[in-house]
Amino acid sequence: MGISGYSCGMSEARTRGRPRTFDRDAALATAVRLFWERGFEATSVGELTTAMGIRPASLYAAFGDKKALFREAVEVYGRSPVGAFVAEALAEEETARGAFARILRDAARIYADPSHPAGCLAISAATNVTAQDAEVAAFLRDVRNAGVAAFEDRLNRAKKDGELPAEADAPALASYFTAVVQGLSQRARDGATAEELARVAELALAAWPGGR
Amino acid sequence: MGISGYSCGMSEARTRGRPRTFDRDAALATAVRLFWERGFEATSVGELTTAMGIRPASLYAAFGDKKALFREAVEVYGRSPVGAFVAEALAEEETARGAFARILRDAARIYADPSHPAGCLAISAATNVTAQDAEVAAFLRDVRNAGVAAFEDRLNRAKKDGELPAEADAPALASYFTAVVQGLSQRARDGATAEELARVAELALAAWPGGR
DNA sequence: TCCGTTGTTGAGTCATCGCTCAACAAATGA
DNA sequence: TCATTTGTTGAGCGATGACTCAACAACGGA
Repeated sequence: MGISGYSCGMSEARTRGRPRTFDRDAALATAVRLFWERGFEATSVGELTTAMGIRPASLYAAFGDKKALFREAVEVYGRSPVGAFVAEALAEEETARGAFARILRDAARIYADPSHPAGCLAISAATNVTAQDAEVAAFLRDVRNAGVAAFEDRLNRAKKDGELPAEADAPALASYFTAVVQGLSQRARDGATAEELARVAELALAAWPGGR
Repeated sequence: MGISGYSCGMSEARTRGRPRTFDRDAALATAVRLFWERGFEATSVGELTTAMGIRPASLYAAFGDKKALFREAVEVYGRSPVGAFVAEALAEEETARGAFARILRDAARIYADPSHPAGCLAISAATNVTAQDAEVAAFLRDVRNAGVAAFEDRLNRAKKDGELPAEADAPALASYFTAVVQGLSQRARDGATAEELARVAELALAAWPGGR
């Protein structure tokens, strides 16, 4: 897959000049994994180029700079199954309750899946940054807060549909489910198993208006 | 100086040689604030010495190295009201339910208090670190996981006391409340207000066995 | 065939990182 | 008074950070 028409399966405009000697998408996947594991600043360009098997100048020619590469990595992650499960649940589930139940259960399973780094890249990859990378942290913060807004929209729709009572506190519920999802990510990074997180998800669902 | 018996209030053994020209506790408080704000690696020794008003060699003479300073900062933070509220609630509240309700409400209020950095230092100060600082991340991870164990102990006591039914899932509840507290910290760092987090805390309490 | 374009290569830029050292300054004990 | 001890100072160490540049290599178009 690609961002908006890069060298992805469906290729791109014919290029002149020397063709790239490495797979741009594979390199991007490598970047996703490293940023996911260690975070933005703790992953050096040297580690990235070594893992990609290329030289620094090739990375800069292909991606711009480290921040641009990170932004692309976040977008790729967000379109991967692991990064898109929240949006998919919100879009596909008929009821809000079903959507949030699925989100929590998926988060428990996915965040602790040992086949990839624990937790969520968007939650944990830019929490500790220097002043010069504040924009990167702000970028991910905006992504997270957009998630809160999406939760709130879904909850308000549920109120309009009558699924939730009129007195339900949509902003608080949106913030609550966000906090739980972020907490699941942290717990996964701290070593919690999928089984443990699955039980946490069930407990968290008790906050749904009307109870368990 | 000493690692066990700092120059806190109750002073320390009489020193020979030239006396320190700066307040060690005040310097430590500065370190707490900077590490709390930016995290371990994103806070440079240069920033620390500038904020403390001292030269690097003075910092190293007084604290050892950057990691040792961080460990001391974490201990000081943990003894401050802001860092000790969890332990205090567990120790002082008669019922487990009262303890966890107080923990969540305190977390909501304290993590979003604008008079200091948002969230919890132990939760957010060493999430993105390079391989060479892995021990620092492990140190805070152990602190957090010790918190989970403390939660579980309190919940098991509640089961023995009959406050919780025998079939209550203490490990899952401990992990759940940990996740919520960590989520509150993250939400606070992302800009959530104390009012918003207070409503989140009330929602989270609905998971208590027996419901709301 | 030769040109223009693009990518790779290896060396190297400059800034900052954590940290240290020799010289000097200020205290105590003899 | 003077030796000892401890802290401060200013300069600077080696390593690593992100990033760049000139030279070379591989392609398409004319």
